[in-house]
Amino acid sequence: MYLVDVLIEYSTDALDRPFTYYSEEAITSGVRVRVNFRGRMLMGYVLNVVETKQTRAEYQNAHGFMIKKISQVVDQEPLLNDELLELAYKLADMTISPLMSCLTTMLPPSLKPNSSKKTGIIHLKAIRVIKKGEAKTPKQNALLEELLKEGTHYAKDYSRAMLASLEKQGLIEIYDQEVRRDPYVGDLKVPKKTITLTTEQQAVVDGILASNKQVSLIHGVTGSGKTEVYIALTRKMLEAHKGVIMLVPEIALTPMMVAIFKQRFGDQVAILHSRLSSGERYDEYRRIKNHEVSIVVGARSAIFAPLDQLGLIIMDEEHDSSYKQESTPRYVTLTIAKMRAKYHHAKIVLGSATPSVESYARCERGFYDLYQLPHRINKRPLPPVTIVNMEEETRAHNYSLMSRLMKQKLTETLEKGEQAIILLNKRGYASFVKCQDCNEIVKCPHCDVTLTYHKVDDTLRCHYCDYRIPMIQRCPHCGSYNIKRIGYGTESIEEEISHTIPKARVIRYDYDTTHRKNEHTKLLNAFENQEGNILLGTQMIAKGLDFENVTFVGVLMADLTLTIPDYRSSERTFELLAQVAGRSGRGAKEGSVIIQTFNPDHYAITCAANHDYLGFYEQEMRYRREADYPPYCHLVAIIVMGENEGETKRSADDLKMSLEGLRAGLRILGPSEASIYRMKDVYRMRLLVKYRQNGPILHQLLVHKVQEYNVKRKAKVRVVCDYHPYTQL
DNA sequence: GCGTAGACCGAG
DNA sequence: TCGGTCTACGCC
Repeated sequence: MYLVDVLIEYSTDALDRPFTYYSEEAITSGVRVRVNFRGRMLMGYVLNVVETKQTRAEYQNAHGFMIKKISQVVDQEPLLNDELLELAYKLADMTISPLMSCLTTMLPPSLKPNSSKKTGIIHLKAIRVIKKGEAKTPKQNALLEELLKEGTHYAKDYSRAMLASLEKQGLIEIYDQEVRRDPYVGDLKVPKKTITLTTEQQAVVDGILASNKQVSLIHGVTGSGKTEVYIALTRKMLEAHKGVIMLVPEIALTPMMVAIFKQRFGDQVAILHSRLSSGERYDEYRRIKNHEVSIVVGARSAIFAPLDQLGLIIMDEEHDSSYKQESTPRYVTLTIAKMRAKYHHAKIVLGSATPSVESYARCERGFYDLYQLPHRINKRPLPPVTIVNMEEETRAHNYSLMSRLMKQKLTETLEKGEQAIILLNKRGYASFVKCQDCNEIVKCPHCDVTLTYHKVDDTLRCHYCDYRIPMIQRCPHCGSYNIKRIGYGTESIEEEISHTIPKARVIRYDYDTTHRKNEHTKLLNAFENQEGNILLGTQMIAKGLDFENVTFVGVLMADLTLTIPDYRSSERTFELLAQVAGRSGRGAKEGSVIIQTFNPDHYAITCAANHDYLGFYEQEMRYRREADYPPYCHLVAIIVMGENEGETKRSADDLKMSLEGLRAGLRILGPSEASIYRMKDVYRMRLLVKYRQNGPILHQLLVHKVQEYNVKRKAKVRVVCDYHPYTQL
């Protein structure tokens, strides 16, 4: 008989341990199996197999529980090799998250051991009322009435026991509803060019190949030809029969890199990212595993690509926040890259026009090699940037969102038949609805946020739990009809531009207009084909776009990101402005940029306007040192969440006491209410811990606390740890 | 994550 | 006292 340790598909702390099953036949570890777990057929992942001479009865006697038989073996071969399995264990430990969540992140969706469902299709438990009868109790009747309302109702939103009772009475039916994702299509034509590297580029390539440092950072301005350096390095690796992982931030915005690599290396390239259909992704994964390709281009999770002769890992736009996964397991891609590079004796190359201050500081301290590419390939200077102080506009009685200069430049640009990009910096800012009489602002009943108005279907929506109601006509508080929409969205700016500038034909590019299938490619093509002359959008348009005819870029509300209470807000603002400024004048004609702000003297804005990375870096490092933030310390955020407000707060206080009890020289901020204190009816308290040494002691305590709260259920709260947090959640 | 035993609660 | 509802427990 074989004893088989199986990890169950549910990734939760309480089930983050193997359960032992038996099998008469030998089973390879690393394959998926089906097992009976409390009467349910679940998918599991085999962690370990041992042969034993004991009979089943003997084993059960010795251990005091029954063991069940493996019902079915799903795979022929192990899903992960030794390197990656080891990595999964380390990842789970590092991020204090269930091992199953790590396996899930590392594998393509169709191989995920956490889905007993069909591949690639997401299911949600939805509710259908099948009989309009009377339920047994008033509470049930109220629920039934609620369920009869327009729209799809999901089981997760209601009490489990109540639904079960209604189902038993035959009044409702709970079924699996398919949620299908949009497949990604977007073949970009890239001009075929034979490239000879400039001396600058060649020097970078030679330097990296000769160096014995694990990590090299290429600091190159936009248009300095970093991509060609990546390609040259990749070619070198192929010659040495080594594999390459080429990471890009968000694949939706960088199909260019994929296209270029495909064009240069053809069949040698596999692509891994979430917009591929699950079938395509599985095929790509298999091609990598079977050694059919040696290059993998993809987003964050492609760092786990099963190449087993890895020679080089490239992270383009290394400063980008999408390299941090903001769901369990909350990992930092560079950390994983370093682990894999160490195993394979591979090199890591980071590239950015605006490197993160952490990376740049590591270069200064000699931990990483630094290479500079200060010149654009086309020899064009970066476009001149004008800062407009919006306070002066207000003083001059211009209350419009656009300054006089902006309007004038925009008009001129369009007159010349050239195009413009307008960036509305509106992260965390949207239009909401307010009663003019009693000042009531309509809020979500489950979350601590205002509802956002959506013009498309005239609704008010919560961005966190997707609660939605039709747009109100009267104030729910005082009944007044004097309701007003507040705040600028891209829609209202579009209206203003169209009214004031007669030549304007605006293409709006934001979440509302692009989230549908292929919509962004369509809009960008329309802009490329001059069907519009202004591209108006949010952060989405700052990255990667390359239009020859764009000679003017305008930024509205540039300082809005500065007000976000996060130590990285200056860095984010600088990055955004520097990136978007680089969109102007990429073709033959000279470009210009206007940045509108209420903070014309802030260094994030002035440095971006002067294309002065170093100036920014130095000021930012001074601030980081004074305020004691990375790279001068490490951070871990601890979030305590629960439905009971008092208990949540008490648990957070207890946690702080335990941390102080360590006497490990930690600096603890909070607990304070998270920036969205209540979300989906759950309260969230947040602790921020700064530390320099004693990381291991701190980690040990956190592991222990997660065990105590999430597994032993010490209180009705859940604890989540986020090392190197990027968001305030 | 989820099925279930048993505690809890309010109407009769 | 009884059924609906909630909650803690433990799964191999």
